[in-house]
Amino acid sequence: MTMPENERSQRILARRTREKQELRQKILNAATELFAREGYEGVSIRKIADRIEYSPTTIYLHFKDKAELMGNICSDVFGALRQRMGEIAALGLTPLEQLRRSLRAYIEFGLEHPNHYIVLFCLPEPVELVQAMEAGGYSQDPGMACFDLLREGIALCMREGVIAEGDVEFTSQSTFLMLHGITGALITMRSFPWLEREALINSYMVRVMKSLGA
Amino acid sequence: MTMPENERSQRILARRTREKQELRQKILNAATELFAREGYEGVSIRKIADRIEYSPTTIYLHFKDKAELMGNICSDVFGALRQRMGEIAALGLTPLEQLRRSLRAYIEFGLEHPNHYIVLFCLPEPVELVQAMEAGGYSQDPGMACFDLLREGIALCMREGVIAEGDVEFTSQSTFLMLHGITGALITMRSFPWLEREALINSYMVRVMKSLGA
DNA sequence: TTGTATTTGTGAACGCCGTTCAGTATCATG
DNA sequence: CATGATACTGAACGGCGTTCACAAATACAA
Repeated sequence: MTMPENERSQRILARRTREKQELRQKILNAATELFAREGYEGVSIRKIADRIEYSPTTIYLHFKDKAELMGNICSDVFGALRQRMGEIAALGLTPLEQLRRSLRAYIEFGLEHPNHYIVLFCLPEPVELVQAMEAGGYSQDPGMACFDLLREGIALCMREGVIAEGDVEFTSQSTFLMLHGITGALITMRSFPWLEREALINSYMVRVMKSLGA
Repeated sequence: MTMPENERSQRILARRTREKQELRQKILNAATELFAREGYEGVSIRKIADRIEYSPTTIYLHFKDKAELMGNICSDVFGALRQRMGEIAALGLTPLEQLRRSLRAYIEFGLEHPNHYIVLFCLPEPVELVQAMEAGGYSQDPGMACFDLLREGIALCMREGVIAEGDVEFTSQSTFLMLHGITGALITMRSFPWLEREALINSYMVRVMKSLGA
């Protein structure tokens, strides 16, 4: 005898759940790669299955449907954005400078992950999701965490008097809308004869800050 | 004898091309209705065919593919936007007031035609289209005509000194980006807990004008 | 009028897609 | 070894955009 029975059971169970997790991760990795390279349309359950050498059906043992799979991939990206905002906060800048840097980080982050950005913000949300959200589950939403950070930054700047006073929620939402404007358009409207990107973002940022009364 | 031969030929030809046009229009009507109600995904060649009681193949005698069909539907809508902007111009307002009204008209127009707006501005453009545009055919683009109007309005306001001076093209593009921000987001991010729409648009407009130095 | 060429329309098929379901293989355990 | 659970799969369903060979209708020339 080398091991008590119940410990063996536990180990076996542990291995099996670990293996399950590993396969889940393999699916996510394959999907992520396809997704980043070829966008939402470029990901198909069958393509993922081919890549990981499992049957398409297997994927449904780990994800309810394609939308859930995509959701998992995209909310990871939000975590990264939140982290980047955290890094900026850790720099010990003035509230205004921190806000400015955060806004810019949002734009750049979107442009770095265009396919994720499209899925998260540019595609029409399925009606079911809308209803689920209205039924009161914003709090888990990973994107909402980033928005909360933005709102706090704006509230702080108002308290310090470095931007114009006003309703925090209105200001936060309209600021977000402005960020979405340039980020979304530069990603999706690729055939528009935009001016040089960096310069355009710079002048846009100036206007955003100006509209904040900074 | 009732009619010279060559005239008869002409008439017959006229009827046939007319009939062809009529069928084309029937296709467009069916597609438009489906599209407005169920969005891009809701339109399928087969559904259109069912509706007009022709085979799916017939549709390909009138449109190269689904994208071209959609393009036809959407560019009509731009014509309507342009017309609305023309109506505003005919009101004889001050340049600044006219600009303000035009910007608002853009937002409202987008919100009134959400599915068209998504196709035109929110979906990633196929690579082929991007290349075609870069190969030099912006001029025919019906959306570009609207943008030109915006640019003229901004240039006029600058000349009159009612908004801050600056590069006309930069200002025009960033203004358009701001408009797209609120329009696109309100359409696609339906589950976000937005503030009351009218008030949000109002406060957004105030910020846009402020950022123009008005 | 009859044959011919062109236009107009179609059914069947191709190769995709997301998803489901019945069934098989694997495997820890009684 | 038998049992019951778990992991996995092939085949299929109904959809999609699109193509192609073929049929029907039509206009016109001989």
